[in-house]
Amino acid sequence: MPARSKVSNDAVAAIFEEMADLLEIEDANPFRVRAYRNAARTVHGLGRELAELAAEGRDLTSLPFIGRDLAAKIEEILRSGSAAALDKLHQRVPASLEALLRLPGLGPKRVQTLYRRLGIENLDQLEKAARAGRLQTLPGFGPRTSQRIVEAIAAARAPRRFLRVDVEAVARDFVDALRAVPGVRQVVAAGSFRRGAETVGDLDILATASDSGKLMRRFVELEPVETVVSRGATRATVLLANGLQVDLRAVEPASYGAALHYFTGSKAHNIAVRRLAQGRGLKLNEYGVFRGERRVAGRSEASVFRAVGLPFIEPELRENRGEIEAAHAGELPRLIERGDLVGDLHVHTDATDGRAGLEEMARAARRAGLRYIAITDHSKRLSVANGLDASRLDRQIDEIERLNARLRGIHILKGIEVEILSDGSLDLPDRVLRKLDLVIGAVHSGFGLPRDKQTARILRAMDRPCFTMLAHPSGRLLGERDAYEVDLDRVIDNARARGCFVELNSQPKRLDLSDTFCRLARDEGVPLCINSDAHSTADFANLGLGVAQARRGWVERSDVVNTRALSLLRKLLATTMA
DNA sequence: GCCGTTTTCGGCCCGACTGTTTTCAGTCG
Repeated sequence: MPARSKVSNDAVAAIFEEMADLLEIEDANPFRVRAYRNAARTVHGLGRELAELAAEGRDLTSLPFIGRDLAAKIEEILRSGSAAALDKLHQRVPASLEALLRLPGLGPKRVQTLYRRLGIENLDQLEKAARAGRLQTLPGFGPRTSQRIVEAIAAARAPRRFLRVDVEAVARDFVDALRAVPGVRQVVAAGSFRRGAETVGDLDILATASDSGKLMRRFVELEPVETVVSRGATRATVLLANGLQVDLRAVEPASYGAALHYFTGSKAHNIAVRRLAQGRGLKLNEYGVFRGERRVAGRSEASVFRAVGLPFIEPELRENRGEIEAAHAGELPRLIERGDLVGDLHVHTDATDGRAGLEEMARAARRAGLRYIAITDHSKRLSVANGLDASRLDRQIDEIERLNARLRGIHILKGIEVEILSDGSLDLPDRVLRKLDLVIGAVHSGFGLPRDKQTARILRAMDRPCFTMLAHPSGRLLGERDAYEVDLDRVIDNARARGCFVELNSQPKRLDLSDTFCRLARDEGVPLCINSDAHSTADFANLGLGVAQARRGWVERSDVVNTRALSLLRKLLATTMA
């Protein structure tokens, strides 16, 4: 086996993004800049490691947006960890200018002006110059811009992305409030939120109204609004107290579908669809699909897709990651829906760190529309959670059997979330684990192991005969903790070979697997399981978040084990536990 | 710098809003 390169896909993508930024500041050909950004997105969204593809001798130019030049640069980065072209750029443009480019209101032109005219290279120098009033000596920089820059620097020092679960609540409130405004017809949250993204940078809302000016006035006066950033006749932007930016756009009903498509994005998807329209002699913008001056579609999204020769593409797929090609080929997935889930195989009780008892959790699951759950409390090594030893687990097994005898409409499977110890052994012996219907393995310690050790640890645990499913495979906590270093590509490959399930954990901060690896697992034929990891009766509601994530990973009902009826699931478990 | 069922060259998405202008460049999505 060839030596594994330490250069990750994310590192390659970061280099391409940086090159795009610096080229932009240099005023390079904008299409060349875009080529680097396209390539970065391709690399970032790749399920498999470039290092492996290269080692297998795969032709990298077969990847979208990777041509001969960029394929060579990828090879160079994999070999050396950097690119000579980037080093050359650094000689002309300081890397620190990137931070300036990320400030809202500053684009490549202004960053270039700041650098050339005032020698400003970083946020500190920029802030000093702005406060000293020196920016206003530059063409195109007035007092307002200076003030904005000072504010933007402050905001940039505390960057925020918002959990999907939190934005859901905000979106609901705004949509309800705007629907109550007289003359308003449709109101819907679009943007990355509608695409099911796990975190959201800002919330886009689209509306149709008889008087859009009035709608905008009401919008900026709504209670959660802290600051009004801008307000025009058809568009307004506000900030909430927590820093979330909310944009509202209004269009006529005849444009609603085109605008919804446009503001749902992603940008890359929109560009690709617009090119299709061009190819048919049509013009596509947020107001509709036009042949010359005449609007030929736009009232509904379906009409827009139809006009460019495509079937409807679900919002979660719109990332230009192959959905357009799949649509052309009639091979779009039929995405899983929340209603397809009939069970939940990862549930805790107050025997460990849950907040409700067995029966209470079972009844809550039934109310959430589930027909079975697996109780999977922690094992003894996780002492902070009061993990179970063999004898407490025995008592829980007895309790579950008694409860199953009298509960109707919900069945409880016996399981455990067992600690995967640092050496890859499990926290309880096989003779104990064999009493259970399923065994979930999880990493809750030793996050800092180097990549090969972490990977070997998890692979070893999966090789235990009673191992059913790997929980929250990357260990990340959104906004708090990065994934541990692990080769998920190999983990998924091993799951396929071993017949293990891989979990998509639906906790708002976990949503672990990511969409990219969901898609890889699906492509490899590895069974996924969408679990709530519920610690309270309210947590079953989180299953919807997991389903949204799965949909972004092109996951269909048949890819997910807990869409199966209990009898079928039991058969599947019997083969994995054999 | 990528891409090609018209093309290996000549294309590459497009409109709203802001601030600084005095008719529009820059930025954003």
